[in-house]
Amino acid sequence: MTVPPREDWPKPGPQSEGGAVLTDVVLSTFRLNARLMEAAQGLAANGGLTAAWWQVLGGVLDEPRSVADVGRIMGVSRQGVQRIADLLVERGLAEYRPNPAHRRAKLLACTEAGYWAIRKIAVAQHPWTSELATSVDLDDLRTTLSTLQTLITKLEEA
Amino acid sequence: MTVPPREDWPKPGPQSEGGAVLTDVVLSTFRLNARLMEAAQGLAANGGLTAAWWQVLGGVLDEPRSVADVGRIMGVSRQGVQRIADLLVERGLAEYRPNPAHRRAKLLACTEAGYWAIRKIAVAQHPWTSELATSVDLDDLRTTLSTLQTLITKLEEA
DNA sequence: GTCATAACGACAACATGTTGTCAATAGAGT
DNA sequence: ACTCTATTGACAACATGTTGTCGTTATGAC
Repeated sequence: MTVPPREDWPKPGPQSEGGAVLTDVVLSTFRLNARLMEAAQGLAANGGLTAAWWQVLGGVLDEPRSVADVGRIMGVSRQGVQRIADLLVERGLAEYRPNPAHRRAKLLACTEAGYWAIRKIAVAQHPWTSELATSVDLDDLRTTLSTLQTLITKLEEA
Repeated sequence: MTVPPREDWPKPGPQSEGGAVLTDVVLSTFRLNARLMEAAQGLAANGGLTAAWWQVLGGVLDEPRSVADVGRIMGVSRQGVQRIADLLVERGLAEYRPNPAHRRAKLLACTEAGYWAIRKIAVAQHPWTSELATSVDLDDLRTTLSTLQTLITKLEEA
């Protein structure tokens, strides 16, 4: 890599005040995401699942879906979902059902054991969430939710 | 796995209002994190880095640090940092320097080529951040930052 | 009905990050 | 000095997720 002398380096433009605060929001989002994933692992363990299994199983709670459908909903590749789905079926937490609309694309459905696991997680998750919520002001939480959603929309519309 | 009949299933307690909003905040955090990581990949590409390389290199911009130190700062395992660090050194973006305080724990330092790459990323990142910030109210952004930081603190103190 | 296109699952290769184990090293207490 | 403990880097195994390629299957245009 060719590196020009330092005096020729391009200087980044000045950061707007909103940009500066947003940068901190971005870093906080990364950090919070990591902590929440840890917590999700712990909660999911209450149902004998991992966070990834919980997420995939959560995608077929309301109705059976093809693996590719779940991937689209979750925003991850269908191959990633496929691996987890196979593991869930292997452990009896989900099952493949024939798809009347597509011979190869079987439908992934939650079994009774799967619903049982999800229920046990919910029993642990609700107190955890409520307790964490006591540390922040409700109106601030609403503002935060709205702001995060605005940012998501802005990033996804591009 | 033994699954009792449905009528015997434990019911999750009622969710507090704050808990309900917080649940949406959590889901939004996951989603925003994914979008931000995508954006980070694009920005890092401006310097010929990946997001992971950018993160590690960013950990030694101010001063050389051991791999284990960088891991602690970033909250990831030192083995993960080690793999990236070796790649950065292999490509000349960083270098290992002898550590006067520890014979085995060499210090990872950013090279001129590394600073050059980081600078090019910053040139692209500032306009990106400022533009994204225009879509949200500045006070709301401050409230969001404060709320996220409160949640992080609460989760980390445990 | 035929055919081109798109969607799907299967498989492989790879990127990223974690945990576990081990030996080398540093530092603190005795 | 000696020893115990914590830290560190190296190595292996594994979990999660991505991309690419291939053959199969639906679907829509003609």
